Amino acid sequence: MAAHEPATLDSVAARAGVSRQTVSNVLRHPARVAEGTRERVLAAIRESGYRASLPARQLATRRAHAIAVRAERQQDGISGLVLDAFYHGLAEAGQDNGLRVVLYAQPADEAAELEIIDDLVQTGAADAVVLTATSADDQRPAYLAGSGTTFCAFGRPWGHDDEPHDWVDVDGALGTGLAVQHLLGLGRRSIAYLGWPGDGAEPSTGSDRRRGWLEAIDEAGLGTPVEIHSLNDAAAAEAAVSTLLAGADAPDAIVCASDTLALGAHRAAVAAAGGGTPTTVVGFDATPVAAALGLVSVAQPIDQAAHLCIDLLTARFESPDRPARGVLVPPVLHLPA
Amino acid sequence: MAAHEPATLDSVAARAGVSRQTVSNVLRHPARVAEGTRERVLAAIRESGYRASLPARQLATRRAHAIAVRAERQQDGISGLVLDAFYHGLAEAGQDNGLRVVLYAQPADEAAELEIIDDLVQTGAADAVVLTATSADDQRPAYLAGSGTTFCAFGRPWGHDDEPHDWVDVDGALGTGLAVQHLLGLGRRSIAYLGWPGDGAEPSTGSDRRRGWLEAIDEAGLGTPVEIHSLNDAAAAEAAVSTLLAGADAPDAIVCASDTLALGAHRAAVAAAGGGTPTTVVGFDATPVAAALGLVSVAQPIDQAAHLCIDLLTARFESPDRPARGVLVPPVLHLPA
DNA sequence: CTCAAATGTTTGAGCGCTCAAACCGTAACG
DNA sequence: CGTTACGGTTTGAGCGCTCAAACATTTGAG
Repeated sequence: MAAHEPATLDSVAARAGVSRQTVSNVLRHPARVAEGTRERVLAAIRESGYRASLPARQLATRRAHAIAVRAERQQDGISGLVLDAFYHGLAEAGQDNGLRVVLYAQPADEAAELEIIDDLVQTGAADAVVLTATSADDQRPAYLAGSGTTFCAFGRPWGHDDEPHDWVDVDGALGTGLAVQHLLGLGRRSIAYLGWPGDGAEPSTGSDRRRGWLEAIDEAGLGTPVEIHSLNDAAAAEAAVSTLLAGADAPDAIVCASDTLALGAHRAAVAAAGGGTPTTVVGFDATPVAAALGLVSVAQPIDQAAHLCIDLLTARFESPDRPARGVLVPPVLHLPA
Repeated sequence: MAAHEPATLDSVAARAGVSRQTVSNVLRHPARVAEGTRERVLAAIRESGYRASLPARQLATRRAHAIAVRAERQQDGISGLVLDAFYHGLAEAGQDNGLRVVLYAQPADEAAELEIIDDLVQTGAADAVVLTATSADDQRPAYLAGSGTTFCAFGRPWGHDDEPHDWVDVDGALGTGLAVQHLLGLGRRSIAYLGWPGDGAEPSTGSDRRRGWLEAIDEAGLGTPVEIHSLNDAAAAEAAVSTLLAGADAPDAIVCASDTLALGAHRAAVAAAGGGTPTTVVGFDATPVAAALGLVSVAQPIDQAAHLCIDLLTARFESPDRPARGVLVPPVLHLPA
């Protein structure tokens, strides 16, 4: 049963009574081969348990048929993008497209990371990279674009519209908009926003989420809304929200830019309520923490985003010079079980 | 600056005025090359920006210099092994040992997974596999051992001591023991255990954690301890613990087999306390959820475990027939910030 | 002064595949 | 009936590396 000498293109060819190249054609360009021959070859392949050698193929085609993605260094934060799902999505979509996913460990700084990426690409270990957690002051996209490395970012090129590249991102504004809709449906009328510092200025993930909240409030014709800001830290958020809730213009609901902020806000709300019903808090990211606290949270369709990244990359492999494309995916509201 | 035709062994050799093989030796077996030659070659390598082609190397050595690991399908559970950290650890340790990490998507069932693994190994995409989340009724270790595939499991071969293999696991008994020590230090004297169904019988992760609790209790000379069981579900755990706390033998602390159980237990404790100080709950896994709730939890040293997996694999690559080895790593108690 | 053993370096072959070009029948056309 | 065209197939070369063996050169012993 076990073929000891692993089958090669040549051994299969001999068995089927054809040439090496014909076997290859059966696998890669079936149309080129006559029906009868094809079947004979397929039978030989099946009988011998032939598996094409990836390295040989890579060497001949000069393509790795693999993409690289960073394995995030342990971030002890409560929320933040949980990448497990993203990795699974990439691997799954990759499998469907003949791409393997290779992981590289996040190094200390961006320079070191760019070195690793170069290495991966130049040694032929990967054809392209998927960038995660991109931010406005990220050096990586510009560098990769400059060095001609194929890549797709999960995250928009905030404020870098000059040097465009392929990207996929979640529509944060839509997410906070959904949160507001939900709260309006619940009868809330004074819906505050808890965002990150610097939210209002430069384009960023934070400003995007804030905008969604603001637009939804405006659209509903509610008065001037309250907004506060805090570093992405539960304790800091708790303090900020405590102050807010103790004040005169205490809202009856708070939309947060992250689940970490939401956790702090929720704690403050519970404390302020003193046994009563706390102010409703909506989070962002739908992490297990939000679920554990019973909070509504905006969920990013990570799996879909991963599939789209692969789609963009395969499309680019086919036409390397096509214009850069960006895709925005809609989030959904996660209600606790 | 940019070398257009990527440098090869031959181009570097020509530049240094030596043969192809000498350049290869400088890289792989520096001792074989005379000092002067070596330096000349290294200079040529540096100047030309040479990077060894991985596929070519793989083809010639018949080694992929890569290991495969499963990308877990989205598990919506609150706790459970957070693999992000494991992936990072593997990638990091792999980089130090010249091993890349390739991801494969968890398929619908074990049979499909074994097929994927076979494929990865037979096509030369990976030399070995790291198995995660192994359980007692897992088919994978036996199959892989049978098919001669090199692998290392993160998880002990519970009840399968007959077919031994390399593994790394966290000492669960030690973990729950630490939890008990901690509670004793806090002055608790009636420390219950909330475990999974079937804890007591067959060897398993659950029975191991339970044993640690029990032994620590016995050692402290406390009376017959209370233990209850629940499926790994927060709602179910909450119900079970509510009943327990309402009864006559309500404990003053509860050690849980997971953070999911701990979440349920904590909810029940808060409810039962009615505003007072709730019964102390200790979790297992130190997930963000436990941190968010302010619970003490047993943390698995995931990063260390990943490094050990790589160590075991590299050792096995060197001596394929050495006896199987298992390593137990000690967890640590995580106190909330 | 000769021969064998180190030491350092090169040569030849081959890993298993794909590309491009060459080849070979047979059908279609003038 | 010769010529062109074309589907189907094979041949030759090469991708960039490592292995083993062959080859120089130096060195130390007899």
